[in-house]
Amino acid sequence: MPTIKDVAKEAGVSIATVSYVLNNKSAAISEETQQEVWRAVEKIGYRPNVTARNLRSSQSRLIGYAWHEAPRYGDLNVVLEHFTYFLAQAAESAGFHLLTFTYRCGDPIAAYDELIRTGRVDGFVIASTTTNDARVRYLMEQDFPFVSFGRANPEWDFMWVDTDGTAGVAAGVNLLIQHGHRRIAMIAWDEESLSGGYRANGYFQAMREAGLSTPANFIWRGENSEQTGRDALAYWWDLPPKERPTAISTVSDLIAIGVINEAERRGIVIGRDLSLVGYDNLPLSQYLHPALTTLEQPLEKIASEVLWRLTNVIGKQPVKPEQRQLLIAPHLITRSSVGDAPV
Amino acid sequence: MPTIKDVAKEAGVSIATVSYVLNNKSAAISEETQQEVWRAVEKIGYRPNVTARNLRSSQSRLIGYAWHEAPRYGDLNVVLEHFTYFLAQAAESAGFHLLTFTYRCGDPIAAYDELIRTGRVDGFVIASTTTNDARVRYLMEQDFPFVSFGRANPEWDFMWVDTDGTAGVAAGVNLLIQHGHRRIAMIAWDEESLSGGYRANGYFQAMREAGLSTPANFIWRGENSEQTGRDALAYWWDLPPKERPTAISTVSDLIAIGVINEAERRGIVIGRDLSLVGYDNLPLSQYLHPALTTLEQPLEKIASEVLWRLTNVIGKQPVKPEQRQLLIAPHLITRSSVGDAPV
DNA sequence: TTGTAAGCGTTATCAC
DNA sequence: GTGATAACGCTTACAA
Repeated sequence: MPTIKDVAKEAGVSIATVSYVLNNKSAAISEETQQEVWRAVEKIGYRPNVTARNLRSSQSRLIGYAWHEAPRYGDLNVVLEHFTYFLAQAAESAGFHLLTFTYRCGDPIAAYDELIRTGRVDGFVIASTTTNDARVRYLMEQDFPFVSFGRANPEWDFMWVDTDGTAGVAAGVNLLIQHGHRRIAMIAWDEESLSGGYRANGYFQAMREAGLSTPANFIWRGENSEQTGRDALAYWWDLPPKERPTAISTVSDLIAIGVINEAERRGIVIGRDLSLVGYDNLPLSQYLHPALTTLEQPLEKIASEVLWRLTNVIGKQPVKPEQRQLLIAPHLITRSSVGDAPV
Repeated sequence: MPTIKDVAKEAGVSIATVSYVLNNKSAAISEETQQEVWRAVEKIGYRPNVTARNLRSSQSRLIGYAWHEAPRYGDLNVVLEHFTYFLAQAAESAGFHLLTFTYRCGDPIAAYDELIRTGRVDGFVIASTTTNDARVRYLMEQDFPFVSFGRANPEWDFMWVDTDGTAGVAAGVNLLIQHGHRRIAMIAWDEESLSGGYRANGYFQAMREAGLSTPANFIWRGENSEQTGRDALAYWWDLPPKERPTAISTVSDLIAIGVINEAERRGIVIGRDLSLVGYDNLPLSQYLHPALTTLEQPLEKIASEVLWRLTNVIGKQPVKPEQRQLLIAPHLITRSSVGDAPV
């Protein structure tokens, strides 16, 4: 690979001059010299060596992004996959690249620590945060640049961008209410889940605002699995008809799929006997029978907002306090799983 | 961040000595000195700076991996997502990291070229190859280290690892034959598709070996979509009953899902009236109704085989000619979408 | 307007 | 056994 010296030789100038021209540093290099340098660059096909440039400026132009912990093959990480793609795009627009890594040794912190200490990355983007996320705590402690997709402990002050799960689920529940539903149930994740909590709040909020009651047995909690959806519906349908919900809001499409499958087994027609709202807009959601009404997160927007904040921190540009956190509402996608309430 | 100089100062030795100890170069450093150096390293928490090391050794310890071209949200890239994860793991085990990039400007070659010329990466892994893949051609031309997951033009000699789609589909078709099916149809991709061609071959091969006929109208071709599956089944079911297939083999789960949906619409019971085999083992396949018999690619194995080859090329270790290419058979997963042929 | 040279943090070749 | 020191390719303060 040609170096800056080769360009200097070819153009008959010093390497400093070449560097000035390439980085268009003021130094007011004469027009002729500039032309000459560019000609030489073109001729020998020179591109500055990133490693050398990085060493000199003690940076790496790399952003670390951890793969969600070892996915079992059955796991659905479609949302994060798309987020990652958009993140890679945003990073490149800002002159960075994404370095992906895994938590091989099982210890996330060790992985982050190693990347920091070896100067491998200039910052991190983290996702799938938990309330007292060890990574967030560690990175705050180290005062190392990072931005997260997802909130954590509300008492911690760090930069994040997140989907407004509360607003999203509330929008879904409001749609159900508009369709005349009154007996609406919710399938949520276990209490510990942070994003699950926000989503569940949307249900309570929308119901309260509409003056509808939320009996304790209308809230089903479980892990994020198809089985959870099945279990919930089975429980509700074993109640006397009058006590059953006519609509169900869920925290994920995967759970909604369980509801659909169990409904089919029992001869319940979704969209007529029972209305259903998912969350995530999984690629398959449109192919389900019936197509699932759901909420889609604006992942491209989220990724670019995350990256904008991160590059500012890395570049020591100030970010206004009110811009440190950002909540974006998801988009309601109306399909056929929601119908008018049975009379 | 502490540098090698700090360690040298702390240990009371020269930086050369520290470097020797850290890279355990022969130079026979006395046991005492070694201890002392390690103590100093521990004490100040030193980790060698990757950029400096890379500059010195003119490498980057980074492997470039392009994100599949801009995914529409509906696209199912689960297979590649898992492959990428395993690839990241394999890379780390070999002391590399994955640098992911996108083809923003629309021109893949420009993206590869830039990463090569700036010394950003030591090699590439490419996936989703096509017959006359421009990336393969370009990287061969440049003689830059790369290994692909997927074959290309059979006349080109480059390193690849691929799933044996022919063997996979043949295994599925053989299962159908064992269940007594004789009238077996195939849904394939358009003729241009490379991997689709290999998979379709598996159908023809298994049928021929079993002495079964493959009438032209038993081969349906279309894009990789749910609709293709629907269209195919609709066509076959509009034939007189005697002329319909009793089983269908497909090149993808997505297409199989279309078949399932159309079957349901028509009251056809999959696993009884019609047997079905997918390909990919999408996460949702197990939740489909009925659960889909399908073929799973050994992605972890493929990733580690790809990486082993790539690190050898990068490290200028010889790879035996017979090891340059590797074909691995997928794994047949038997679920309830395959049943005995109707009598 | 341009060139000289220091230095980023390593590794590796020499001396001693 | 260990320590100077010259690279690696670049940016930039300072000199000319």
